[in-house]
Amino acid sequence: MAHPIADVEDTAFEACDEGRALVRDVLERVGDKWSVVVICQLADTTRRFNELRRMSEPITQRMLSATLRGLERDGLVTRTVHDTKPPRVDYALTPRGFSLLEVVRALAGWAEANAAGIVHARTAFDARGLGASDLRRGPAA
Amino acid sequence: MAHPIADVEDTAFEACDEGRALVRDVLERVGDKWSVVVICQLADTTRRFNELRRMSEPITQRMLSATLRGLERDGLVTRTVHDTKPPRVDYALTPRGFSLLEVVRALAGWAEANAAGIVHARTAFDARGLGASDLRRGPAA
DNA sequence: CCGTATCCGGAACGATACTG
DNA sequence: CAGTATCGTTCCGGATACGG
Repeated sequence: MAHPIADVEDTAFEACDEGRALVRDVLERVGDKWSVVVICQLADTTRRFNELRRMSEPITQRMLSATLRGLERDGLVTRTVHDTKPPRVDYALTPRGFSLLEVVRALAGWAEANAAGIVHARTAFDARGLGASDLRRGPAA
Repeated sequence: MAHPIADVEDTAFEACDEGRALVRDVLERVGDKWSVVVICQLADTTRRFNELRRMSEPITQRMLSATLRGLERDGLVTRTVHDTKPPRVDYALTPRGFSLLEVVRALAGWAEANAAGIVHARTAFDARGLGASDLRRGPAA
């Protein structure tokens, strides 16, 4: 990760241009349907699989499994298997996971603060005539 | 977690449980492939359509159009049409758009800071035997 | 209890061609 | 220059059934 050449007036933001693929990578993690939910459930304490399953309803087994695996792969959660009578597996956030949680909290905070405004803007925009357009099939409904 | 009712112990984070649909909504905006890119390009100044197109390569016309429309719908960017000889349309961030930019910056900063660690964790995880699993098709390849 | 394998619908995205 | 319409593909995510 080396800077190509000095950027004189980067008052703004270099990460936007520089490691776009990199940032997109993280955004996809955060943008998928369940990662953030699971991370939040692990904010306080370590959890077991079906515990997470119940808390994250209506998540499916498949998606929880896949989500946890993705988080584990990125070093955001740890998976520990206890060899007890009925098998027991604990999931917990790693330090990196916690640091991501902080950022996600900021995002969630922004969402809460701006939810009303966004909803209002949407209804206003939708009310303002737009007959029909196949382009709605762009990003986010 | 023994309390049957009452959310007495919300020491942690209510937004995680409370407005999950709401937060997910914002996350989807942020998580789509181009919204963040476009927002970053508008960080400094107002931009025209093909200007954004070039800066955001390899975005397609269709996706840029759809992305901008989504952002406009949510009140994150404004669209101003100038009735000049060759038509000219300017896009710019709204105050709400700027506030989102701030949060996105934090996220991008986190991405930069943890990129190396994540890549390392991934290769390590992938190296650790996992023969084959269709579950990789979970969130985020 | 803790997962994995298989099937499948629909949404997101890209490529291309056309319009004002 | 600034879009829209149409088509095709890829891939996410839900339902279900099975295995350790």
